[in-house]
Amino acid sequence: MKHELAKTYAPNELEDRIYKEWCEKGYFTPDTKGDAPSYTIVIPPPNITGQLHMGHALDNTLQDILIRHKRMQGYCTLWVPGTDHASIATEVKIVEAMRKEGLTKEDIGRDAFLERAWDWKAQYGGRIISQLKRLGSSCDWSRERFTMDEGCSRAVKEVFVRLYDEGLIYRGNRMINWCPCCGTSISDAEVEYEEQNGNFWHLLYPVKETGEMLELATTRPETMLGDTAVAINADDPRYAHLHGCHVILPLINKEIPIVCDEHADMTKGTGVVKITPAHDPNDFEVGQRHSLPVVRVFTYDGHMTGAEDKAACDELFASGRASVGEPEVLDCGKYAGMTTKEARKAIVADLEALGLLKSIEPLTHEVGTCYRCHTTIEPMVSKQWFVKMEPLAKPAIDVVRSGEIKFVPERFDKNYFHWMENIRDWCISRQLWWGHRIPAFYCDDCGEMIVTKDEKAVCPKCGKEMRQDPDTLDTWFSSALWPFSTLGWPDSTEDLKRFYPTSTLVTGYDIITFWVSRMIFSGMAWMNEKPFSTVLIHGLVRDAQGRKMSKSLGNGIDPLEIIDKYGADALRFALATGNAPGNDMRFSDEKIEAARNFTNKIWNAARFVLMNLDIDECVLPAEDKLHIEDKWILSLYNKVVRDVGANLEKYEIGIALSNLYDFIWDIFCDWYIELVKPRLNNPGTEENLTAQNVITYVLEGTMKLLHPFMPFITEEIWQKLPHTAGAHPETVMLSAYPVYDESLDFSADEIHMERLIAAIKAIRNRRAEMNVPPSKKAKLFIVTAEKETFSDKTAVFFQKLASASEVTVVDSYADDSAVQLITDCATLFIPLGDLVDFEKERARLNKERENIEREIGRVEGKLANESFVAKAPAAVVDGEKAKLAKYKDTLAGILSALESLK
RNA sequence: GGAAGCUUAGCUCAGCUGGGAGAGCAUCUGCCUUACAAGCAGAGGGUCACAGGUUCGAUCCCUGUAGUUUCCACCA
Repeated sequence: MKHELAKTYAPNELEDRIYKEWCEKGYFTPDTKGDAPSYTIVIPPPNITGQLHMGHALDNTLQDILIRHKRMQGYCTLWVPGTDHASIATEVKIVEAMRKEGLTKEDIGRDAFLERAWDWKAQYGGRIISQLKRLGSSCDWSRERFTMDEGCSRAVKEVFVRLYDEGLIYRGNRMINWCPCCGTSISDAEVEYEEQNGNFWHLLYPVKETGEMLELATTRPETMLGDTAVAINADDPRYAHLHGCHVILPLINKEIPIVCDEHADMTKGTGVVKITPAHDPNDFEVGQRHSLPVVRVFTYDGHMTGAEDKAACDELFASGRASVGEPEVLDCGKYAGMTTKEARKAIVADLEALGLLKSIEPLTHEVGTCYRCHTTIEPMVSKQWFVKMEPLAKPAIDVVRSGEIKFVPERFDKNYFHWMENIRDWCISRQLWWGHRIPAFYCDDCGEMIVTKDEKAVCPKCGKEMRQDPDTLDTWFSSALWPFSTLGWPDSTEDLKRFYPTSTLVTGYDIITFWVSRMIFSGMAWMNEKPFSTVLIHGLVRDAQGRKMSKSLGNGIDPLEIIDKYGADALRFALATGNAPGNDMRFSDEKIEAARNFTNKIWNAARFVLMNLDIDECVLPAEDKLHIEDKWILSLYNKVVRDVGANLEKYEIGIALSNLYDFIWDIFCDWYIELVKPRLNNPGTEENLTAQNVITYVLEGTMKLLHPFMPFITEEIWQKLPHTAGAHPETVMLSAYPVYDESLDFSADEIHMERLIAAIKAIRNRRAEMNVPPSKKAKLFIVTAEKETFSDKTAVFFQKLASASEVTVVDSYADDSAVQLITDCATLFIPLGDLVDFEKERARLNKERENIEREIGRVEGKLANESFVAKAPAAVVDGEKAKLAKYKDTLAGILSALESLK
């Protein structure tokens, strides 16, 4: 049966049709009945607010390649999809949308806000999922999860309660990063440092006891009202006389102590540091060491505190409900209500007026900003929930150190170790509404607190209904549980038993600390087992100029537009090829066009093959029926099978794909198809049947090999091809991935074919140099010892591919007017009559002689080097010897050609 | 301040455990050869950043230097 395909590849309708069929047939859902080993990937859940960008496209292309490969290898393969509630990102968006309606969170209240959030999720949560489908992702959609669905929420509560019971979660007043814009605390990992221009303000604080002026520098003069000490180094001789003295804090004339602390570095500035425990992480620690009061001067929305704030604080202390470390609040008087920026200006001006501003020194420094909104972070002492990290970090370090979990490429483990080994406690509470609410309850009567998985709680002491903590958990708290919460934990489900630990995690290096490390310690803590074996790290997709794609730059390329225009396979190819694991890549029009051209090339190769087929089933002919070009292509195909497989095992996806690209384009299309055209154009013969079977065998196998990378086009072509005799599945997706087959190793025959190709290339090359048009055919005489290679059977190759009119193998040839070509194992004579310029011909041959003599000299020199012969591996020495013999042969040919031109 | 990556053709990048460097695009030449002009056939183009070292032999391993990118870090 003959098939007709369209002349150019049109991916759009084809992709939708095929994807739909895959879904309907349930191919993405693993068959858990058998006892095949499992291979599992959990998707890095995209944010529900998100739209597919190139980073997702790359990440999911890689995952799909791995999962499809393993599925074809017969593994019980599961790719778990899902989305992340992304608490802060989503909440910010909803608040923004509400602002357009003139509403605030407080206006509508928590319940109404959450309703809106769920509506938002319903409206947009599916968007990114459908976009992932366009890419061809073979996720098991029947197992799709959401970080805030019932199961994941149960897992979160379970972990929180267990951690609390084990004393690994605590609540306390500690220094946290506060984003005044988002109105919430954020973790250390969520702070991004940006270089900013600022100043050192050199201030003078008068010493009470001596009346001298103590000079100190600060980058944040607005915090000075919250100073509760000044620190000097105990060993600093300049200030030895000030031990035990005090300074008078200017502007508010408050007496504060001079303390000795290691934090004061004698080598820096004047060696004097002002201490503001409420608003600086270092100062907080100094304050702890010296039991200094903690005085807060900023409100949580970025203003200076005033009388009301102080009153509220005083009331709290009076009630006896203040917790350990609760900061005091200062009434900043004339500065109260100013923004911190305004206060800085006012305070500096006032100090200057008092003569207490010694100088201003410009400097650039790294300022912490919020990773979501890039507002400058305000370090604040605040009462938050924390996870004690040290006990959790240890097993997580060990499991990577021992090699049980491997990073690919390996170098990223340094990143991981550095972070894990210097880890600090994790602030997990967020002053947000969209997220997992902290399962802690407080009794407003007696101050009792309990932590429970229950929805409601009654005070165990006084029986009153308790109030749940209003805060929610860091988004990453639930993401950390993703590898097992998605499989049903805390229940002991079949999925959990079958698919945990998962196999490979694929993600970008930008997310190792946020997510990968937290999944690892969570897995170790709750499953007593690593969450995955391998972490495949990829880089960022940048624009053509190498810039990060970003909304503000407007340089993002929409993967969906690319799919519309070029097809998903082309996009996948462009993303997966030509880059090594962990490296950033640039995305450009040229790249996607090259990818599109490749899809078209495949399409047309298949079109050509199908046009020439009348077999219904493919049976590989016996060896004695195979022609030299058949053995050659089968042997090279077999090598590609081996190489692609090996590279996939090593996660060298780019190399595996380029193996396939080279084979398909340069070997299969440019040579094999051309070589078998004569046989395919001669139907009804045995050699035609052989050619049909071989070309089908190779193309079918190649489509299987390529399927994980380019699933749509390979499925379409594979469906239309005759298949190998015997039972075969209804989709290439479930066909067996080709494996190396020793019976297809025709290495010896390969060499002969290579010689023919070399001869054809030599002729083309010469003709092109001489500007002989392909339409002008010429006779070809071949002198060779390889009579079997250069035979009647292969003469047709020279006619078709080297513009030969007739081909004659002769023992010797003498014609002064012929062009002579010396190739491996043969000398070719082409009588081109007047077209030959003998002067040029001599010059060319002389140049060739020089080249070959230089090569001979080099190899001879090498072989004359005793230490080379003695120390180099025998194979290398033999190789050089063989080269030398071949060169000498060629040189002899050139010399005799020159002789005949005289 | 610490760490890591990168530096290879005009551009973007590959190059597996050391044995005379490859691709795509671009450039030049010739072809509508009945699968493909999104194509075919040819050509040009590289002191593999620089300097040392190890080795019979280095783009590859080691050290240093320069440029560049990124991550991490409490610099008042």
